[in-house]
Amino acid sequence: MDVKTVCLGMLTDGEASGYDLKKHFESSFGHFFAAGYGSIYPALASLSAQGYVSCKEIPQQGKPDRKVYRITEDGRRRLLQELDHPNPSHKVRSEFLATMCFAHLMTPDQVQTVLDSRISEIDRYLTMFDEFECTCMEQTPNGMHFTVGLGRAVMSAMKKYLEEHGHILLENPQIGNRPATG
Amino acid sequence: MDVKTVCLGMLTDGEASGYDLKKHFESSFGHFFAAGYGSIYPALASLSAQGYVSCKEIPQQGKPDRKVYRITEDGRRRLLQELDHPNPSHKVRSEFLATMCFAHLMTPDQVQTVLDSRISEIDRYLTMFDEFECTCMEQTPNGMHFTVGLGRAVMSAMKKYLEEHGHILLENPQIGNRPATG
DNA sequence: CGCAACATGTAAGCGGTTACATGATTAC
DNA sequence: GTAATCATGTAACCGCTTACATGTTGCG
Repeated sequence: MDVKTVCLGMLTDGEASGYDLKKHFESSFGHFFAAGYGSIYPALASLSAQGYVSCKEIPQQGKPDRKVYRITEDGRRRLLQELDHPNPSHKVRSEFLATMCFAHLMTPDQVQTVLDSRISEIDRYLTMFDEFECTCMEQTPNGMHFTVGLGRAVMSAMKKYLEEHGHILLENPQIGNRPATG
Repeated sequence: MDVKTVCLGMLTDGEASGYDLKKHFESSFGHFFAAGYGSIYPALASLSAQGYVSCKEIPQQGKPDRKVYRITEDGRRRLLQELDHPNPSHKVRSEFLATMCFAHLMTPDQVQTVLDSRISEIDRYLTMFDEFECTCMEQTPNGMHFTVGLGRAVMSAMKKYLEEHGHILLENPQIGNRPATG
């Protein structure tokens, strides 16, 4: 599943422009599927060329024409096919954790800074999740509540772990800045 | 931070071959930083060309020469530089969650299958974490215990959430296979 | 006066994945 | 017999990121 498929899925909720979808990617999808304009616009162009979405151009003053996309019946069928995989992946790529593996080569200050900045990012996400639950509509699909809830559960667990166990990274003497002796 | 840097970091624990590092990537690093031979071997070649690691070739019968890499003082300095970033990223890319966002377009059977397979993958990781704590040595850096512990905390929270809230994805009637009516 | 929001796109580049290529040994 | 383990590598490909390009409206 790629950005194209996710765009197609988002369009089952109603028509939208690339700009609209980007906001969606930032808010509700941000914690598990990032995408920038550089992927979204080409994705929509490709979906359109394949007949999975139709496009309505709305003229505007001073801005480029707003292009509003709507999913077609073909697109709906295609999406259903894409959703029919029993083992969808869930991948993490964490420079943060990779860095923490080598905490014993860093100064306590460096480690503490990294830990603190991770916790603030988690807090930003947690705030976003609360805002989502406040502003979302009654017809918001269960799946969205589910993914936001899961995001909250996972982020809270991570924050708790960082607060309770972060200190083990600061306990032992650092060896990184001393010449090798063995 | 890329595969090259992580390889460099792994080599601070002692010399190793590309094949050895791959096993490391699969076990302790598997849950947050995946890498295959196609990234590891070119990474080691590049590190070697830049003088960050030295290489000792050990002849073998029937197999290619075993190439054992050791980090140099230059490499150690380089690693320390790479570790000196205050905001290392932590990115998730989840086809699983993307799929669950559209659970209302799928049949309950499809959703249940996806949920079950995710839980078994979590169980595989949890088993791996237990094995790590059993087999690891006394001199294993704190950072490794920390990342495995965090992995366990996060995976457990995810599993619990899936078990307690998965049902909300099965509650409402599916609409995906009916023609659009609005 | 400057910044954020609105609005769409292109193109180069990079890093990682996947498939291919080779082949002995050992355990089931 | 056949699968797994040991052992290294190349090359094509793919998709995403980043930087670039353009321009108005409205708010503080």
